[in-house]
Amino acid sequence: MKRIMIIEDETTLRDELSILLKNAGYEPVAVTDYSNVSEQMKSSYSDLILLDINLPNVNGETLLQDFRKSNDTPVIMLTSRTTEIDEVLSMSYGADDYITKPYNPTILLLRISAVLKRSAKVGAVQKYHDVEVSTVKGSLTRNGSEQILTKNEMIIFQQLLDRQGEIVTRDELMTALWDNDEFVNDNALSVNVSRLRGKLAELGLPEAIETRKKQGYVLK
Amino acid sequence: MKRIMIIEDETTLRDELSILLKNAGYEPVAVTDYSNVSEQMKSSYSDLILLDINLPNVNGETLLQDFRKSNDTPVIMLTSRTTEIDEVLSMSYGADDYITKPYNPTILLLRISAVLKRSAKVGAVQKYHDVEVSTVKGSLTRNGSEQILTKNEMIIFQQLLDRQGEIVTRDELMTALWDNDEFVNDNALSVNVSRLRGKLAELGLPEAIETRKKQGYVLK
DNA sequence: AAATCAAGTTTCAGATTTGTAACTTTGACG
DNA sequence: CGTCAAAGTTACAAATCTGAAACTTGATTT
Repeated sequence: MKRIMIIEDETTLRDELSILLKNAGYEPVAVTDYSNVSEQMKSSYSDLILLDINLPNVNGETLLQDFRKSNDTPVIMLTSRTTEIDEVLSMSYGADDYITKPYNPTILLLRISAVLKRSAKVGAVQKYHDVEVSTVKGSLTRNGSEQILTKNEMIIFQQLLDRQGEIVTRDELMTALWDNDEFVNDNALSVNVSRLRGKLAELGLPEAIETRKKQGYVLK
Repeated sequence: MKRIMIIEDETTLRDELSILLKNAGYEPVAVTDYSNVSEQMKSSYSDLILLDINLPNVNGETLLQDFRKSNDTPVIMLTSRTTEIDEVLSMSYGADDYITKPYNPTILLLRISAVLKRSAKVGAVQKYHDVEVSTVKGSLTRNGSEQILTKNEMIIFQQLLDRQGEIVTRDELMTALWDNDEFVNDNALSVNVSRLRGKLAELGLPEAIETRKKQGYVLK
């Protein structure tokens, strides 16, 4: 489930957002104490942040710019006046999208889903729980210890991660791994999954990949 | 410079858009012949497409759905209808965003920049000109021919692609490739760049990586 | 023009990755 | 339980990847 942090000072609006997001299957986390927003943004993990540009005693632009120095979490800006759009445009703020208030709930959900879909594929640093996934380097890092995945292992892990919690069939994995014309021993997949499991176990996650006999695999 | 294709039948509006985009630093490409829009969308490369949903004799939604089967280029719909349902529908047809006419130039530019930023992050299928870059598989594909990059080659290419047009120093590449503590022959980088160049040459891009003596490399 | 130096290329041996084969384990179903 | 097919594991050889070394190229400096 995707966790979405809400940074919005109008209580009514904040509660509305929370309910809307919860109903849409997200896990909303509302920030209520604005004295240390910056710390809260940096310290607690979320998949996306909804950030009101007009917070009391806080400059949303500076806040975001500062946050961006250390974090790639996608941010959608909430702006209330049309005139603000010019400010937003003129600065290199680092937001991934913006919504003008008052917003249409359907549109907001669509934008959230669009931003999440895109950022899920970021090559630089993806996350699986507390594991950092670098597709380019082909590495998994957890608590400072690192495992280097081979190309095949990375392809399998990526497929499972893209559809975390869902069953991915062996056929789908085979298609992702090998061209249709090149014949491969059906067992080769088992071998590669086994190797991937070995490396996940080294990171303290021996049960991350679950087998569903006759169906496929699930990344928990 | 980002190339934006404009598909809009009202001449005045089209010209206005061209000028607006050019002034904002984009390269506008206006489609004027509507008899084969679909082919033009598919055949000529652009970073983003502005598509009028109401073209004479063409159903914009069908056009988009068809286009999406083979292409991930972001599309912003231009629509004159204002009911919410239409907006929602156009996004579910595969559009990345929509704008209702008459549109505010500032808003339009903002949306373009947001969509481009989002799509620039896609890790699964990045683009270098007309080359498809798959980080996970470590492959480059151009005109149907594919080259498999090794991990090192991919890291170098990714670094250069991230900062396309800028000079990336040899030191920066070395840092991305090897941990500081492990000693590697300085020449190893030259070898890896050479190998990467060889593969790019196989794809018909022998000059893609330029050497700047004493400074670094630039991906053109 | 010669000297110098950064970068490119080729070759080679060690390391890693990979699919296959043979064998073991698991769990569903009678 | 016992059977049996599906999935897991291990060992191994072939293919690929990789850095070092030796040598070449090309540009800049003297």
